[in-house]
Amino acid sequence: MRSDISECCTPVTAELLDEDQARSLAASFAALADPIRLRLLSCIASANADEVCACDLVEPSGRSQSTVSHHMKILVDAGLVTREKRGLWVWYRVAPAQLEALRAFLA
Amino acid sequence: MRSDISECCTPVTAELLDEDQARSLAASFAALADPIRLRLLSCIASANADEVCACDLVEPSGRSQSTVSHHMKILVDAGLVTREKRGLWVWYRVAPAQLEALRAFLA
DNA sequence: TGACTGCATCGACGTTTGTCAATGTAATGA
DNA sequence: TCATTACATTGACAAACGTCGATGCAGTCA
Repeated sequence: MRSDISECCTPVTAELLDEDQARSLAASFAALADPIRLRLLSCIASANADEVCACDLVEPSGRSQSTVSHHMKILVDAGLVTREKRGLWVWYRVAPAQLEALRAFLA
Repeated sequence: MRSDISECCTPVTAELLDEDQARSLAASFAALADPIRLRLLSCIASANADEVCACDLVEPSGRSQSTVSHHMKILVDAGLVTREKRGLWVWYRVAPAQLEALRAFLA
């Protein structure tokens, strides 16, 4: 850190983001840090129904069933998507609250 | 994929995010997927001046100078922050346009 | 010119991530 | 009960990432 303030910058009085908040936000952003997951999310978000069956996510994503399942778990764990099992099938919906929380941070 | 539509879901007519768009967005989100980078960004964003000297980012982040430099490069490369060298010092500012682009995707 | 300073780059390392095939596990229906 | 189906979990592997100390490189000043 500089020793002579007049030569460099005024002191930073800004608060650093709290460490726990930073960890939590970073985890959510990490869930969005993969192209496949973004495509899966956008697919659910823009479906004409407001939910999408897991079986319809595999083929268009171009990944194996186990890989898609893995990515969906990451999205669900991050709170960006909700999961509901009905019979043999699993249905996903976007979770607007968490998306809004991320939007708020970027503002 | 199910064979009997009536038993599962209506066909997904939604568009998948374009592959290049997905890659580009994912790269930006990846820059936000680390707690240290979020704290660095928030420090710059909330400074009372609208720019922050690199020398003032090292100590509060709790990381080595080389690590902070590495993270700042990632933020700059992602277009989230701009870098300006004046004399011996480097000054960073947030780049609102890219933040807004990410907000738009989350809407 | 030469010493010093602020930041970037390099090299090495342990950890995390994305991927798939194979296998496990509920739910269904004959 | 048993076979089948839809999805999750496991195990393995290569690639990417975060970290630091050491070093390089401009810019400053005497």
